[in-house]
Amino acid sequence: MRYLDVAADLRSEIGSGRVGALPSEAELGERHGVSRVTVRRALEILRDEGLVDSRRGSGWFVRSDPIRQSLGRVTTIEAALEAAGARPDRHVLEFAFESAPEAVAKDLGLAVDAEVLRVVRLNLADDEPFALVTVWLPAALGASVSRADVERATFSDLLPLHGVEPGRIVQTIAATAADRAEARRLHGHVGDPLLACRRVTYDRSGAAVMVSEHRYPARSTALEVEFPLSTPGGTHG
Amino acid sequence: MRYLDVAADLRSEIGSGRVGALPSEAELGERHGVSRVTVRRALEILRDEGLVDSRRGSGWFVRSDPIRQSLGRVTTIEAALEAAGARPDRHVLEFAFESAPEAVAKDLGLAVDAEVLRVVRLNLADDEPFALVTVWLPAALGASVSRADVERATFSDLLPLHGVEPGRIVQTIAATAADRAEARRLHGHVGDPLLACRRVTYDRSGAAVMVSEHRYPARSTALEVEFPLSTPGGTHG
DNA sequence: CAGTGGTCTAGACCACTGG
DNA sequence: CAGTGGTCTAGACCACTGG
Repeated sequence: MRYLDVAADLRSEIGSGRVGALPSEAELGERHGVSRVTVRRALEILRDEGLVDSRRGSGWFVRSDPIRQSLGRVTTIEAALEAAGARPDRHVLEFAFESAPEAVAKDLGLAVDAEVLRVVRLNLADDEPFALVTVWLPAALGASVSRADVERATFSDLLPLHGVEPGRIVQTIAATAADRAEARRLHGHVGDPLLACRRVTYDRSGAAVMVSEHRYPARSTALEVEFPLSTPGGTHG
Repeated sequence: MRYLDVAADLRSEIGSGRVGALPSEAELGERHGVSRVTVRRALEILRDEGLVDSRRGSGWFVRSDPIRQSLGRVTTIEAALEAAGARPDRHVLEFAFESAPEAVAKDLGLAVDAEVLRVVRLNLADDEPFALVTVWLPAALGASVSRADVERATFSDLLPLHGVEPGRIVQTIAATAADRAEARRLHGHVGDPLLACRRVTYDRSGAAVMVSEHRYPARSTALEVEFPLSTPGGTHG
């Protein structure tokens, strides 16, 4: 898809530190040998990712905002950090098969004592920790995943390689205070506010394939969620 | 915008109970007197909203597993408390017209010194505070809202009564530590972790009509969000 | 004013579906 | 096979920006 190529090009340019105004749509079209419509399609993808924005009559610009994650895409924290010029890194802190904790077993539809792979990983940007992630996979799926795999790639990149077609994701979001282990690993202090997300990922058939818990220090991130339309009634707003 | 008209038409048809296959893009184009590209643009908006999906070579279909509860989920905090048998209550702590703070003015598309209505409200369940909400409305809209209105009803119930057709909502979610005022009002302690949400509500025409900030003590709540499909690449999962 | 993004059109080619 | 969605093009008109 040409529009994906154009988007990837621009994304990596932005990731390499490009700031300010982008060339006009017309010029981008000439440069990439595509029509203006295709350029726009690419730019709108990047806009959805929060990387660029446009001003009518003026042009397209690289966004300088603090890191945001568009949850319509759940996927961009690392990408956004990368785009902001930060050097991403991952450290696998734990990698072990164990008995599924009750809540995990329930979410994965397994027996309580079923075996699961548990991975704890620290995500860094410029050597600064910004997310502590714990992932549980059913043993059958975890068996084909190596520690090196986990160090190298994201789980959402890994799953498709192991025959899982990712489907919907249900995320629960809360605030917690950092405990001793979290504080140590995130280079913070006990009691620091953390954004705590718990995700259950399903495959296209509707079966749960992964449970993950994410801890973000308050300083480092904000999630952004967009709802197309409000439904009547029942809000506390 | 014609594509918004087409999207609105289809949305209301689906809202009225339409199920199964939609007419082909070509036929929808003829029916609405627009080109196929415009039809697709409308359909892709509805896809983003989780209302429809397509199969290449086959057609577009109304989704039967409604993904729409994403917002329903976020708005059910009070409803869930009620369902759990808790007695809900609201106290209006502040109700005043004032100069818009810079960030609010920007989100509402107002001049920095424009007048806005600022309301601070505490939501309780069984006399226990569970949410501290600050709402800003443009003065023109706020002028028709009384303090009693705000005490009695939610803003999402109020807006339609004042001619606002609610559209999309963009929510930013973060964790913070309670400051002195927040701690006092939420019956907690300074430094307690809070889930901090900032919402911008738009009307159907895309104009921002309300900005709100929500503080939930960690003990009381978690937001649940569902995403229809994960997108490839770039996650930290 | 020239240049820009926002929208829209008519037409094309392709891969795919399903009879 | 005819019909469908996915992608792409060249061209157009408009509102808006900013010198």
